[in-house]
Amino acid sequence: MAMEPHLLRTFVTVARLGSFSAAARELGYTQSAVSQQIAVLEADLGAGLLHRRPVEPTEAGARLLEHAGPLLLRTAAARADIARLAGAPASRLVLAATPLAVTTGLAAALAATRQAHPGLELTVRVLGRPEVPAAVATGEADLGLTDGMAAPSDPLQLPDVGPLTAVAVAEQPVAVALPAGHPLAGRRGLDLADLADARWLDAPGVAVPAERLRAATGVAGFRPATRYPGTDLRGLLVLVAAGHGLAVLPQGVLDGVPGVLGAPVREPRLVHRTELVRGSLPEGPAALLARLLDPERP
Amino acid sequence: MAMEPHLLRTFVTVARLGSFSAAARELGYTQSAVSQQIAVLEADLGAGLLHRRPVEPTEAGARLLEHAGPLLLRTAAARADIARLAGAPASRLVLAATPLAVTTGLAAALAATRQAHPGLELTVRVLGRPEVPAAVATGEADLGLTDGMAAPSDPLQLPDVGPLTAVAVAEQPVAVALPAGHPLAGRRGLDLADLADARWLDAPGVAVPAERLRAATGVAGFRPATRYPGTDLRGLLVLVAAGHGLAVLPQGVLDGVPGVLGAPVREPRLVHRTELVRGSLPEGPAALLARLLDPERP
DNA sequence: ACCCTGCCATCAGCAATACTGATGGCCATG
DNA sequence: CATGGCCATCAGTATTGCTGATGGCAGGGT
Repeated sequence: MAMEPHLLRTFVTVARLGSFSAAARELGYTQSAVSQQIAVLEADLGAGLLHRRPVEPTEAGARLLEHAGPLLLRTAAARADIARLAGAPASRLVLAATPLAVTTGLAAALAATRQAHPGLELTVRVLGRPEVPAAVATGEADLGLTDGMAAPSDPLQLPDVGPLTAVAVAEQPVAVALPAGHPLAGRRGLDLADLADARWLDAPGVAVPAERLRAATGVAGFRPATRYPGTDLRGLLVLVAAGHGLAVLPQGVLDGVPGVLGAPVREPRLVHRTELVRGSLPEGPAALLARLLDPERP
Repeated sequence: MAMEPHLLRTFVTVARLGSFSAAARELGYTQSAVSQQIAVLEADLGAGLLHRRPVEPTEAGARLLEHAGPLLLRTAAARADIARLAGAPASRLVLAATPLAVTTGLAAALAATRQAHPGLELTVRVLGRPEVPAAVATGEADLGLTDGMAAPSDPLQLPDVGPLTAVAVAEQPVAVALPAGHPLAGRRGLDLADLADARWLDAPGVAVPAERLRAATGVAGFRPATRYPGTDLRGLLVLVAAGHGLAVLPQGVLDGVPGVLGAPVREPRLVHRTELVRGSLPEGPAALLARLLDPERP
């Protein structure tokens, strides 16, 4: 009677669907069972978790929801971690990667892996930044590649879903993407703080989010004129070229893009790094790929 | 039948005590129950978790142990988070703090809090760095103060035990603690990388751990001559004065210590920061104290 | 070499739990 | 006002999770 995972699972399902009966259908219970499970959870925690009619979380319920997701994720990660010890198929390789982590270097490493393991069933899943470590932790992916900005010596901050290890596989300088006619275009060595009042595109999926820029420069501003929630880089660059705003991106992706020029950032000192994420002991093709990507391969 | 918290709890207890019967005693079960619980867990995960005779974790068990602790911690945090919504005693205040976070500024703020809330039952618990956020998350403490080194604009990295918010309350420059006669004593603006081959004291409890120095400078070395696992600062400084090695500490704690001089660090750019950690909504005396400590108090 | 003691696994029996299916009250809708 | 969808509740049953008893196994003392 203490926060068992299956109770949490039905709770989050009910909260998500806004309905006891729908949750029951999805989970393969009767409506009665779901009602009782929620009642047990509420009795155990001594607080109402859901308003009824309409069904939506109470304050306590909202608080529980914040915990339930990570808790269930980590539970799945634990299970997956142990399952990995038992069976190793070795002919299947799933790689989870953020959009900017898919590079020609990766492609080359994948080619070499495929050559060494003919008949390999290879999957590359492009996911958002938070999903990549989760996929590796739960065993949905054998390896992950994330990217992000950080101070030159600091590691990227991974959400803590379990014992994952990360190693840097590539770094490149960071630049502000500017439309071709912009007065700063071609300038070398910008200080981001000077651009706090410029017009910005906030594209947390691919570029540096505005909030991060504020934190790194210690300056307010960077108010986004346009939000761009997706991960499609090409579309973002079209908007930049059209003058909808600026974005901070790794230098490399700006080369040769029509209508867009990059101005390297000098201050604050940031680099764009892509890191390889692995669960404790990769085997077979995953181990090979990890070694190929690691710049300090032994 | 899926990793219920009470099964995890008995598992970690058995692993810790190395005995089924002892765990049963501690948890108030019969030995039979503990045996069955472990059997259920092993059947569910499809892997042996413990060797018997002597009782110690298998490889799978070790893996599970890595997850079980955080999982149970977060479960407790969720429960505490919700409990906090219900009852607010308002006459009790528990503050958890790392050793270096206990400063005169804190003492002043505590005095003011006490004045505003006469009859306040105040507890200050000095804990290690990982324990402070855990104590706040589980509700054992109402507020926390942690300290650590970071790049000037980066937040400290808290272990992810739930939705906690942290704000910087103080920053001070960082210095290398040197024995009085040391050739570098009195020097201003050291580059830590130049000291990679010096003799170091590794005191992760109070000073910057060697590993962190390697990461920040990007240089190998900093091999610790002496390990100093505790948190007693005075003892550490005695060792520094006697020439047992150097340590990187916040400038302030070195002033007026006999036999020890501090040389400010110029590179890498690090600051010592203490941060206030709170669960979502402090009330009563905790709210007041939080406001008093926050440099940007409204 | 022996028994003894402490350990864990197993079994049977019982109590508590967690489901299903039926029913009833409530609200929104037509 | 009737109706349909929703959630709560209830009774009945299957399952689970415990206790207490028993048995096998290993290590230590005599």
